[in-house]
Amino acid sequence: MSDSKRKTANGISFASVPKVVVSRLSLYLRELQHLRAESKETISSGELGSRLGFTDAQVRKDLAYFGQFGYPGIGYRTDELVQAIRHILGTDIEWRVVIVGIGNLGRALLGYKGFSRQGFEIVAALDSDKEKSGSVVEGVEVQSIDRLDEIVKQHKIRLGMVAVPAPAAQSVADQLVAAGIEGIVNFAPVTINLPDHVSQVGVDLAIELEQISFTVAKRLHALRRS
Amino acid sequence: MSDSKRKTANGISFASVPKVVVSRLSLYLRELQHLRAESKETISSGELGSRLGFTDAQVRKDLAYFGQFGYPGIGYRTDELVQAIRHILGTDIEWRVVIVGIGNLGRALLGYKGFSRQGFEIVAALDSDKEKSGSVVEGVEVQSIDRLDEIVKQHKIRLGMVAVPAPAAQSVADQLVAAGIEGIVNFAPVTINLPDHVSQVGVDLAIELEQISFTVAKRLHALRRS
DNA sequence: TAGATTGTTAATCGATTAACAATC
DNA sequence: TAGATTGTTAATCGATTAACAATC
Repeated sequence: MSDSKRKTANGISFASVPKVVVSRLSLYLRELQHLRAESKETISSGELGSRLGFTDAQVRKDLAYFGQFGYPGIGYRTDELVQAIRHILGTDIEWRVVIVGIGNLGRALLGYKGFSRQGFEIVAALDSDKEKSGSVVEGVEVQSIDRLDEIVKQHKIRLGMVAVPAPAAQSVADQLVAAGIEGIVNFAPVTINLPDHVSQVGVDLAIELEQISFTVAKRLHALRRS
Repeated sequence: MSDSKRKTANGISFASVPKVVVSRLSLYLRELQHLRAESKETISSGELGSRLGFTDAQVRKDLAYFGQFGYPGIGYRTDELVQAIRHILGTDIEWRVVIVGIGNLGRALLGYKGFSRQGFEIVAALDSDKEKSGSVVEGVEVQSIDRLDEIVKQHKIRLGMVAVPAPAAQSVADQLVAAGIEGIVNFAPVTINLPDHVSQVGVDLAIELEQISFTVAKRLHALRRS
């Protein structure tokens, strides 16, 4: 077994992990945190998987991308696996985040408790509307987007969330990139183009509903045919 | 070619379509709607794909699950393809939606303009906190969750969005199912179990940030090694 | 017509599942 | 020890890409 695959906090191999594996990792982490809250000390791949609708083999295979975390005959120690996955996801350190666009959604994001729980701290709230500057939302002062560069540097912010209207999203994203932001979660319902060295995830609320409506409509079609 | 594969508004075959295809369909639709707004009348699979980071073959293959929509030598007529995909996704009809949980996020969802643009109408807003009953948020009256059953039947609501704290999510989901809801978008950071005949999509805002932090952290690790 | 582009088949690539020796 | 469960390999399954005849 190569050293880079040993079970350690460091030395984790990150080579070419499928995106879908990383998204499951987040689900494992969430479930493990619930388990830990219930004082469950160990869990098997089978039990963890079945709670999330995955097979035991899938759980073990996913974790195997990053090392050895389990104990044959026992399973995984909840606490250890939480720490390990947090390290893999990078959330064992604090990430500072800037939000751009303090409308309905931006305000909800500012107030969302789940971020700090996972190691994300929203340290700046920006909007192009200067009327909003100076107001305080959820303990964070809203400032003009003109100060983006300065603020990103001052607070050493690496991540940004974009919650502006679709027509403004690309321009805001460009400004974030220019300021040195390394990853963006885009809530605007439009595709944005970023250089390769900046990661992005898109969240489109209407699309989430569409995925459901497809499945429900499909069921109705099937019924009609039968 | 079988009749069920002919290019028609009806007669679309829905057999065993991968989930990832349906999610790309939503992206195609969104892009096509932008193109239509720019009065672009036709588009090729290559052009549509490259705007979204997909290959031409992928676009054509995805659409081929549902029928023939293009014109050899020409491409796809924007307007026709918008209509076709809306029909496939089921958003050519209006869906009524209930939101449960009128906190920060629930309020933002109530105010989100993108839903009605895609054919979703939020007709009811429920909360367990009776203090909130009677208040009007974004033109919708907040009511007690006790009235869920009655309201779902009265408005013929098929879809629900859950924006309650994690500990309440499963119970709320159960109540939605009991009331006859057929699909749920779950914003609570917890896995909920539903019967097979009810579809669900989970949206966890912290997980979206985790996916970004993984990629950024990975890049940092790689740099350190080189 | 010549050029462009589709729909579809076959080849390739990648992810999931099954199986089992090793281990607690 | 016997039973449980891991990590990992090989087999299977499914999705993406390449290629091209058909068509406008």
